[in-house]
Amino acid sequence: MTDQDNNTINASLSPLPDRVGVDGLEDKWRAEWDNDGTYDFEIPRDGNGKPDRKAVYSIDTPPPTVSGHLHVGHVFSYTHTDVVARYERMRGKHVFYPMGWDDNGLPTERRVQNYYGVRVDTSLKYDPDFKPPFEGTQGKKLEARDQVPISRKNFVELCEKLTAQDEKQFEALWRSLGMSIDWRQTYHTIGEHPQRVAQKAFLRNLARGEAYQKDAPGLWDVTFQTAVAQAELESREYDGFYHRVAFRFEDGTPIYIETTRPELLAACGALIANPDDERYQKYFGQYVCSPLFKVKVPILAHPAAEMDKGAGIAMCCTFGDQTDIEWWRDLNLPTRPIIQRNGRIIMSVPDWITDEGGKAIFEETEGKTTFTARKIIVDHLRESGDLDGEPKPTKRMTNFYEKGDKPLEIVTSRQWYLKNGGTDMKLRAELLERGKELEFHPDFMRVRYENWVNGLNGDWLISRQRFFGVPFPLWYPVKADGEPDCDHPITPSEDQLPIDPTNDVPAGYSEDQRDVPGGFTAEKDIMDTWATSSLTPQIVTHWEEPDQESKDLFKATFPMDLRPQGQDIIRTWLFSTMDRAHLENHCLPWAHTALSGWILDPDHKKMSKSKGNVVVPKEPVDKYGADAVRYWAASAKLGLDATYDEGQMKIGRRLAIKLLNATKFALAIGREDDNHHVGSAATAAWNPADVTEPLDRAVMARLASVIREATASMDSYEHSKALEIIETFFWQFCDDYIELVKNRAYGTADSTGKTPSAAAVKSARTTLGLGLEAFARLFAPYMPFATEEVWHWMHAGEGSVHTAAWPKAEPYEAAAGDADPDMLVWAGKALAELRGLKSQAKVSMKTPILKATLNVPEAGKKAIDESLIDIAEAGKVTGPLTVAVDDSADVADNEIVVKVSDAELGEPPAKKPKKK
RNA sequence: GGGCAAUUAGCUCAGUUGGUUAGAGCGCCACCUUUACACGGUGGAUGUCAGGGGUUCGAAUCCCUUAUUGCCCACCA
Repeated sequence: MTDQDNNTINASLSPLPDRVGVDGLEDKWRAEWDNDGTYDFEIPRDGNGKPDRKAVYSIDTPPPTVSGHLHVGHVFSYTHTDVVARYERMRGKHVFYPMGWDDNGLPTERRVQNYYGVRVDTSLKYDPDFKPPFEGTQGKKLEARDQVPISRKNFVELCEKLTAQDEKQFEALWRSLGMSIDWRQTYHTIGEHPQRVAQKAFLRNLARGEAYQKDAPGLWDVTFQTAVAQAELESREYDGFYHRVAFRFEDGTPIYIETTRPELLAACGALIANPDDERYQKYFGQYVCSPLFKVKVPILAHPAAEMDKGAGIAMCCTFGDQTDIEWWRDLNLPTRPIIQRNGRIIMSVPDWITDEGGKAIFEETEGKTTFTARKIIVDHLRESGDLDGEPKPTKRMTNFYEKGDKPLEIVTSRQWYLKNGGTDMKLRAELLERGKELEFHPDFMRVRYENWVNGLNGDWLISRQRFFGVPFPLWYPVKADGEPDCDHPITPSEDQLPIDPTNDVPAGYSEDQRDVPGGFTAEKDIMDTWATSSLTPQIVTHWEEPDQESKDLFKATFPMDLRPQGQDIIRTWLFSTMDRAHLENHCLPWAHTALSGWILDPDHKKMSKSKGNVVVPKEPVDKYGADAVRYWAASAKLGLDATYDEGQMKIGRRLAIKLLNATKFALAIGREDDNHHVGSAATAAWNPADVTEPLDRAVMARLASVIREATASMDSYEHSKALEIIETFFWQFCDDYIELVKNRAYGTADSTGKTPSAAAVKSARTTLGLGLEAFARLFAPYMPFATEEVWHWMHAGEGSVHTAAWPKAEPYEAAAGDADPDMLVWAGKALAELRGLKSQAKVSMKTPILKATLNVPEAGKKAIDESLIDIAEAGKVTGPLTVAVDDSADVADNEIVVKVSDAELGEPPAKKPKKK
């Protein structure tokens, strides 16, 4: 293994190919890495054999939704993470970089249902011999009622079977991109271990009073028939109509309200106006009758009523919106629900409607959707004369479940909640404090976290009335009257986890006591998927697993170093993970979070499946190579959106090819000298002490400063900046330095017949070798394949560049001594001037220059003088090349300018006949 | 309505704590087969730094303001 601290770099050279290329490198090196376990994580131990946390860099990788679709957005953000992982590994860290698959939740549930024609029925027991009715989507889609009901455990088994195929696709992509993941460390969010962690953490929350049940109105999706959490809401524009409807005093005097939901008229409990509203002050405390149903309701005052909205007086129903809940609670209004959990009107006339006509109208709406009921009610209102004018169209923002397509209703139900600072202000303050401790990259993303925490209006609703997911590990005693005793849940012991209460039996009970008075009944709800995902740090680090290896792993990796993730899930994944770690571990789950931007298509539209503008990642990888695609991704800053740009990939591809060619050149020169031709193994020693020529020492000085700057950028998670710094110098190294020293490195006589000294030759070759060796390391996090290829040309049999050390500036600095780092720039400028002469004369670069004078400001005199022989050789100057100080005042002091004068071009060389 | 970003060459983007003539690559134009590279090389042209105002000796950079784009949050009578 190369030791960077020992100044001399010893290289074991291997045969060079005649022609180099980037195609095929991916397969070659991926196979090597797999064989060698290059990215395998081992727990580092200190002198006493204890896990050494400081020697580890641990990453809480986002588990992609496996039933989702691959697109270049995945490539983008995962590349950012991989660059960090590779950098930290080269810095000597043991990088813990596991991979997870998210197969918990609705997308997978639906996919499994359709693929196998099954659905979960929690009343069924596990059948170990179950075979699904069919496999694959070629069969026609079964209606929900035709799907075969199976137990939850059977469903989870099918899910794991199906998602295994999806995972292969993802894994193949990650591998083709060179992700340095330890593939031995993988998890499924629905797998046994994550279930155990989710249930254990919940039981701890329950024991500490952080998890609690509440029977209360809450947002409800009628399609999926489940409660949903604040974090899963999405505001969408929704078409509606304002209906101006008359309530009437006993004498028939109308008072008009405006509503977009006339179908809730029967659920009205009061009319509400603002206490300061002079129009309505005189009516407060009086009663009016609702139209059609003739229900007597009071007119009340509440500050939440807004004077300039609608008519300024609102109909309060059970429940139209969140404000209705507030009024209902504050004013102690009657509870008059008329909407069922499936979104349809209840099936019998409620007892608060006593008017015969009203009963008849209500019966017409029974079992109808809100949409149909609205039409019926509006028709009746029009008929009765209680509708003033025609409904006026309006657009409004309405809350939807992010995966649903019908507006949410408000339904009263018993649900489980987890404290998240939505009700407990002390906890909120603590979580805000955690947000300040966490390092956000980029930093401005922190405000999104703060906005979210400050805007919470309730605790986290974690129960879902679905069937597929991690079950709550709870049962309830069944009382003598057959009702469950929800206030006294029965819990399993931690060593029994994971359990499925619909399949397992609590201690002290037997299966025949299930669902009978005096027995027990299972909690049938499942946990929100985020209740599991919020524990990914605890899952991957084997929190509270009993075996010693797991205990050591936890000590070595938790709290973690990095959470990479999308900016869109700050409110869900990032926040909930912080909440869980704060409650359970009393710390941040990780020290840093890196937020990637979106991928925009070339028209600057966000790429998304629904827009149909998604690029499948395989195409660019096949076309330009993995290093090139990674180059594109890595050149974007964290947190900023990036445009999908194949042009950028072409540049990346060119860069990789350039690295191969330049390295081949540097290695080939030395070898010819030592009679080591292609095909033979050789060694070389690049000793910085051999760098003696001023120009070469200047290159060492530049290299040292590039390493310093790149390292500083990497340490502050600015990988794109580091790349730019490295890349800029690399091109300067190739275009100017290599051209300048080519002849000297060959050791051939110059145009005057003088042969460079052995020391000068050695200096050039050593500089080329040291430079390209350093570039291989510096580019390794970005272009793992091309760098690995060149690395093995110079370090055959010495392991991977990816486990080699990230370069340090000191050895190069020592080689540079007091060299002027700008000398390369001065010499490069001079060379460019000479080349410019030929370019303008439209002659070949081989054309000799018979004589020329270089005019430079005083500041550049020394630099040009000291590199004059190299400049003359590179410019093919065969006659006198003189240097003159140009003190004309039109050049700024700090500007590097070289002008050529008195130049005379020779005859261009005869064109060689084209070789076949 | 509150907030966060972005706006620099035809395109994609850099541009540190304000500093004198604003950069790179792509593309474009011209030229060159040169023993690492034609998957190449050399040279060249290209800007009202979104608009307006201010601070300053000096502003792409700081302040105010307007506009456009994207996103987050709030908004359901």
